Amino acid sequence: MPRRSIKEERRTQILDAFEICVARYGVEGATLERVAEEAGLARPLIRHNVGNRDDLLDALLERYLESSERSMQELVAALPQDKRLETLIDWLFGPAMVDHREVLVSNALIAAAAERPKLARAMRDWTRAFIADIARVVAEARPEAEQDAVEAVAAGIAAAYLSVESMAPLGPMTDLRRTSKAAAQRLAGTLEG
Amino acid sequence: MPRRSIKEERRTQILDAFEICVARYGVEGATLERVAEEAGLARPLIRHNVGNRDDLLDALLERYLESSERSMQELVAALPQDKRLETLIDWLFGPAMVDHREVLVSNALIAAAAERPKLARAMRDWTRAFIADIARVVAEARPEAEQDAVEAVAAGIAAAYLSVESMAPLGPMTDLRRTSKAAAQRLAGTLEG
DNA sequence: TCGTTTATTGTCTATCTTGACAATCTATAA
DNA sequence: TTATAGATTGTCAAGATAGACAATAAACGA
Repeated sequence: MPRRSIKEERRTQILDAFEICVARYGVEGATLERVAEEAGLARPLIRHNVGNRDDLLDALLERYLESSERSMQELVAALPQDKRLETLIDWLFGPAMVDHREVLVSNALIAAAAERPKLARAMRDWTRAFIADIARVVAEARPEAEQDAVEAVAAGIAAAYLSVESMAPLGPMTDLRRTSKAAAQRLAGTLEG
Repeated sequence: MPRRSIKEERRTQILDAFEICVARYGVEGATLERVAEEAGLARPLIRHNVGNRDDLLDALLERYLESSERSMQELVAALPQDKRLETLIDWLFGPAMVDHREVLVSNALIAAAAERPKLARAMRDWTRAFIADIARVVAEARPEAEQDAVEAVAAGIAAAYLSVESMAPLGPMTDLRRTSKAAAQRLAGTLEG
């Protein structure tokens, strides 16, 4: 008898819009009004399908953690057989690394974590996992390298990538992208021989 | 006849509070109410001494640009005669690098720059100036190094520093601080010989 | 067709935020 | 002392925001 539910579609539609707003305005600036407009839905539908503000943030966090882990795994899985580390750097600092939203979202979440212990824990884990993923590629590419060296190089590459992506609101900055990529390549080079 | 003006003191007091709120809540989350409470002043005094929201942001930006340029110059000026680059890295990644507020403010300003062209220009310049300051120290320490190499190393060190400081809301993260410092040292090492 | 379940819309209230202005208080110099 | 410029406080209106709920519309199965 019931009408078929489209709650799941609506939910992802709303979370997409919320994610865009968080990336653009920050967690505090992502008002329900803006989210509703971005989603092309009436505001009460947000409440109906997801819940209140806290529910939105919880849902976004959960979805973001899963999706960014998945996309990183896919990225690593798509790496070729040889020159894996070099290719990873090429991809990370490529001109069209996704649409820049991913890192903007993580930045907004990190910034908002100051007053939200749960968020802080989650983003701490997220950061460590991201670096660890890079470290794995580095370790495979340079099997003889020491553990500490691998970790330092991975952290450096991750920092360069995150830093460049954080600047997206400032516009292209292709020079910074180029020099940051060069820095990553230099770091990788320190593990050779 | 007039009563002596304390507008300047009040102004810095208010901008201090605004800066703290921007670091903690982001530009959108730094409401006048929070600023007033943080400053320990009545809200109308903000208007009386600085102006409306936009005036606040303009004033903060101007002050921030000047003060961060000055503090960077002082940092460089305070470097010892030898081991300048190594010391700079020690200081940048030291445990108590100021109070973490500086980079949080710049992050908030960068995030808010998406919809404010003037802000975007200013923060683009700020970023380039920061890297250039580091590049100068690097170039002095490694006079034989190529320009491109110097720029890459400087960008890498800057990225590592900014990245670590951005994580301040997540708590200490001393491991990340250590590995990031090691990455910076590695990068510096690529210019030797 | 009809009833049930869900989607969608409309509306209301409480609170927050901002901007603005009037009124009062206070220090300082004439 | 007194006039004056400025500091401080109080208050209000307009708009934005969030939360909640009732009412309506639409789909689906019996």
